[in-house]
Amino acid sequence: MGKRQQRAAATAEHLLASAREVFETKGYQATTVGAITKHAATAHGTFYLYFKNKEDVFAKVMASVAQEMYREAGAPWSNDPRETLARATLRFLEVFEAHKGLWRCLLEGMHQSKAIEEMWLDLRRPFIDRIARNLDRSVATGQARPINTRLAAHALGAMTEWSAFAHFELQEPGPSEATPRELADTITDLWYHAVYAGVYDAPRQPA
Amino acid sequence: MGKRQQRAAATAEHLLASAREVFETKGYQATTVGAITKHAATAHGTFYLYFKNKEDVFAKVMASVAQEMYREAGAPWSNDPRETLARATLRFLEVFEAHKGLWRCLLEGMHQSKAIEEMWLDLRRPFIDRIARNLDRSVATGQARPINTRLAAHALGAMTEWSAFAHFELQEPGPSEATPRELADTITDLWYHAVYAGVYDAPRQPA
Amino acid sequence: MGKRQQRAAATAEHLLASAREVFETKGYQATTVGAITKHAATAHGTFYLYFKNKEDVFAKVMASVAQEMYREAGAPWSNDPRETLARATLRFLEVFEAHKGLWRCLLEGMHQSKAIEEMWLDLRRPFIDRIARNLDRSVATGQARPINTRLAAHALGAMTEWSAFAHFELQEPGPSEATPRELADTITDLWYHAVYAGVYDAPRQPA
Amino acid sequence: MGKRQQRAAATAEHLLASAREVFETKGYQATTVGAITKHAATAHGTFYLYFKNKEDVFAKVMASVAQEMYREAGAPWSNDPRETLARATLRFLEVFEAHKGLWRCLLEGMHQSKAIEEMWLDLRRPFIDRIARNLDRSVATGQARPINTRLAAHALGAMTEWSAFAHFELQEPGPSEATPRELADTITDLWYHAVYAGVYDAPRQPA
DNA sequence: GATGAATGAGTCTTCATTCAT
DNA sequence: CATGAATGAAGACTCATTCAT
Repeated sequence: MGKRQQRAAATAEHLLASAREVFETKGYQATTVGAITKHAATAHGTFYLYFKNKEDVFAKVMASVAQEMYREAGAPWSNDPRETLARATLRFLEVFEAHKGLWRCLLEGMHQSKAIEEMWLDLRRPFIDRIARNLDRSVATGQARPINTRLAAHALGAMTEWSAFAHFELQEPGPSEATPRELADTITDLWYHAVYAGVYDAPRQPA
Repeated sequence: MGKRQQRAAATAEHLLASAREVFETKGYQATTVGAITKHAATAHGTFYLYFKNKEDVFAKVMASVAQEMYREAGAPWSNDPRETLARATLRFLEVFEAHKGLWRCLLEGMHQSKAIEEMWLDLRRPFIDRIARNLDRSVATGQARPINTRLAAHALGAMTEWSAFAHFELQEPGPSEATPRELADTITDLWYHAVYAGVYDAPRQPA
Repeated sequence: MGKRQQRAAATAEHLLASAREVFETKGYQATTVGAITKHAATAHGTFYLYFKNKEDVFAKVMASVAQEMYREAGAPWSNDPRETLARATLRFLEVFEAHKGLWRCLLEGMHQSKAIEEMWLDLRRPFIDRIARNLDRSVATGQARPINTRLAAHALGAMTEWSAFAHFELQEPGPSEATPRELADTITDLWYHAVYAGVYDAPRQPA
Repeated sequence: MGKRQQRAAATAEHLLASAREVFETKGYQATTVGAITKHAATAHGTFYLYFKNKEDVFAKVMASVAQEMYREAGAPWSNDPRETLARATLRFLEVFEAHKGLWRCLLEGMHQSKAIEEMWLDLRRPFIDRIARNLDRSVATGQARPINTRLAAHALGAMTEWSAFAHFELQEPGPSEATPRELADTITDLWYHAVYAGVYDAPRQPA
């Protein structure tokens, strides 16, 4: 029995991996069930043994990479915000690049299905929430300027996400004009000054 | 003949307007040629007299609203960057909201066709360029911190665009949590401090 | 324009006729849209220009023969019930035989779709109603025994319908054992005596 | 080995019972092998160990309830035809109602497979035959009018069967309009007068 | 110029049946 | 005996595009 189940699990895994590759390559809308099964070299019907339809398999593909994508969302910030920011931003860009095909799929699929939009929002929520939480703490301790942390978290998250997308997927600005490292540095620098600068400078002012 | 050409132009115009409305309502992928001609009350075949296909008509729809969408991109900044920023940001959000259906289409269509992606990049480029130019000036005059203005322009533009999309299309954060005005204020505040704050505070420091 | 519309109408007519033939030959469930278009020598998609799906085309086929099928339902009975009954029954059997393929389809389709069941019930209702009305009159005039005319109409209608089906479709009893004429005579005879006999004999009894 | 065979028989029995329940609930066409095995909680493949296909299992289900369905077919009529008729009709309606799901299946399956049609005809034949036999006897003893007993048996059987179907499955006439009892009474009354009335009254006529 | 009927390729989805374990 | 994964044929429906009128 274990053998059978193992084989089945292998098939499911195989289909999932195939789906992921096809999604990454072709995008959400252009991916067909036929393409997935062809890539997996299984019969068309086998797909429906493990997944309800394209939306379902996509959800499962995403679930399998979700933790990785927003993994950093769990870690708390250290006391040195600049350092923490730099690390988190760079890490986000790295993860984004590693999964850029799926990211694009997510953004594309969002338009095709309310369920995918929901899924994506659920996926990024912890990411935004962490930012908000850390901003709250920074404001509470006087490290950061007093700001609307919830809105700021959304805006700063948007900056990071969309910059990553523009950089890796749209190649904007031109590929020769910036490395991921430079992009991370710029984002970090803007973010840091946007939130901490005014107050951070203040201590240097004599009473 | 002049009459005939006029008639033709009117038909084309009519189809274009219909296409825009359908795109705005249904989104890119869900819009069909049939839906456009039905909305325009013309024959299905007439469409192909004026447009090559859906991609083509979308390009022409976008071209017809392009200047409006990034209209502000031309205006130079005043000497009071905070004030200018506030106005430009709010104006962008207003324009975004006025065209949010087409915006969504653009983001959606971008995934379906390289040509649309290209078109969109061309559309937003002046917008980003203006930011870069103005940052250059601010840095040159010492108003702003010395930064990589090109990258910063991309990042700040990304923040604004994506915040607008999240706010108007994804309703993130929840509708009751922020008005467009508050969002504009937050973006302006972050942007301002990100670029100007560090230097701006400095003069206040005693020697 | 007239030409075009004519052509289109011809196509629709042609598809309808093809559908009817295929339904008659294969039955409801075994009929596919593909079979209909193949029989009509049109493209598969043409079907959907004129019909929503199989259920729809079946409804239209049935509508086109409905009046004929229960046509007699409108005529009132003469004063000689036996004579009228004989004629109406024979006529029903003739019509049934002429459309027996579609009849079978109807009975079959009834199980596949609530809508077809409804359609059929609506189709036969006038037929049953006429029986009930005429029984009412016969009872009122003292020609017929006092009975529950509504229930009797259903039962007598059932006898006629189901006998016809058994005879023409199931070949019960064996084909050599009865002609439609004999069947009609038997039904007429049973019906007549069932309703009229008891009273009809009475007048012959001396006071 | 005996154990093994017992186990096998139990499995077969179990599948048969499941099949019956599923057929009763869903109807013939909508029943799938998958649904049967799922309901029986056996493996999909096990089904094919005991049955060739859906048609086969249905035949076996029907065989297992056949005697019950037309059980009354064996009993001879008493000398009081009215009383016998009333009892037999009511009994038939009761049995019909008790098995109405399978009845509908039978009528539905009849259209899908010649074999089921044949099976059904074989099933009802004794029922019709008994009517014919009893009519023969009634005619021979002078109780009934001289009629074509074979055809009359078919027609009267049809009336009963189809009235039952219309009543229990089609809810015709409306549910509030008749109870099974009333329907039985009407059928009995019509049947009785159809066959016996004319002659039955005669003796009462003075010479 | 305008029409709109006709086309047919492309996908999705279900399910009876097989067969290796 | 029983299992259940795998198969693939079959059918429904959509829609971009063409072309004769």
